[in-house]
Amino acid sequence: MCGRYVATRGLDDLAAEFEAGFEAGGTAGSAWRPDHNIAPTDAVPVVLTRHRSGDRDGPAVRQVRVARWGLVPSWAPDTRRAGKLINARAETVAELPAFRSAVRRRRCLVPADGWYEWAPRPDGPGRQPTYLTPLSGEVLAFAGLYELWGPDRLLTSSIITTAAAGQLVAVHHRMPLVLPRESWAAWLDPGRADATDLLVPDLGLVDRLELRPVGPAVGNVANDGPGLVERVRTPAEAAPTLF
DNA sequence: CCAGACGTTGTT
DNA sequence: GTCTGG
DNA sequence: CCAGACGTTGTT
DNA sequence: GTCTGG
Repeated sequence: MCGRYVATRGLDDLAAEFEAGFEAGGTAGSAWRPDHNIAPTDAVPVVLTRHRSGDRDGPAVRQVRVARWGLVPSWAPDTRRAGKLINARAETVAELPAFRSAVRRRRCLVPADGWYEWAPRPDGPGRQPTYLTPLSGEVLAFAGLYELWGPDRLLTSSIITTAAAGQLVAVHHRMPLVLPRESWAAWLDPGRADATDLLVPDLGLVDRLELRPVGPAVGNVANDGPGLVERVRTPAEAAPTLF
């Protein structure tokens, strides 16, 4: 699944990477810093197609904005449960009340360097924190949804998940849905009401991910920094060979 | 017609 | 917002 | 997702 | 065990 991830590219780099603009300053383009330990309710960069804030009748343009991770439906009475809707299952997203309008009209991309899973250890207790990231170092784009809530138009987002595929089955039975570059434009096209056909995992992309064991520090959301994604030896690797 | 509900995912 | 229940 | 908290009563 | 906070 996807409950913790990494994004270190600056908003300007993301704008270039995704051929988007971004609104420096103001509510839509609030400051954002690289984060090696993004947790639910944190600020996250997203890419969406929308008229610029304050230009409601202007053309829809592709933009990088900073959202809060954890979708708040427009009809929610408050934002207290904001940390709950961090993921939406691809299998049900079109039907569920919390997501169905967003998947029709408010799709976004969620840029990431990679994400974490806590993988079962076949030969030991506990779980192994694992960082998943493209071998190429290319940016990932998770399929996402967004909502605008309340008079201040609070921007919140969610990441779509699907059944784990390929080598990722060893780590977890769910995974974020990573969209290949050729699908970005279609996913962001607000004129397209049904984009569910794009919610198919790209197996080549999945197999070009590195599964890197990392230390336990990532578990605590107070920790951050590049040290979190440094490779460690797993207990199995560190143990003397038995028999 | 109005009132009221409706949040999801993943885990063991 | 949209659907369900009454 | 993980880490860490989670005290009750009576009162306004 | 379950909920909250990050």
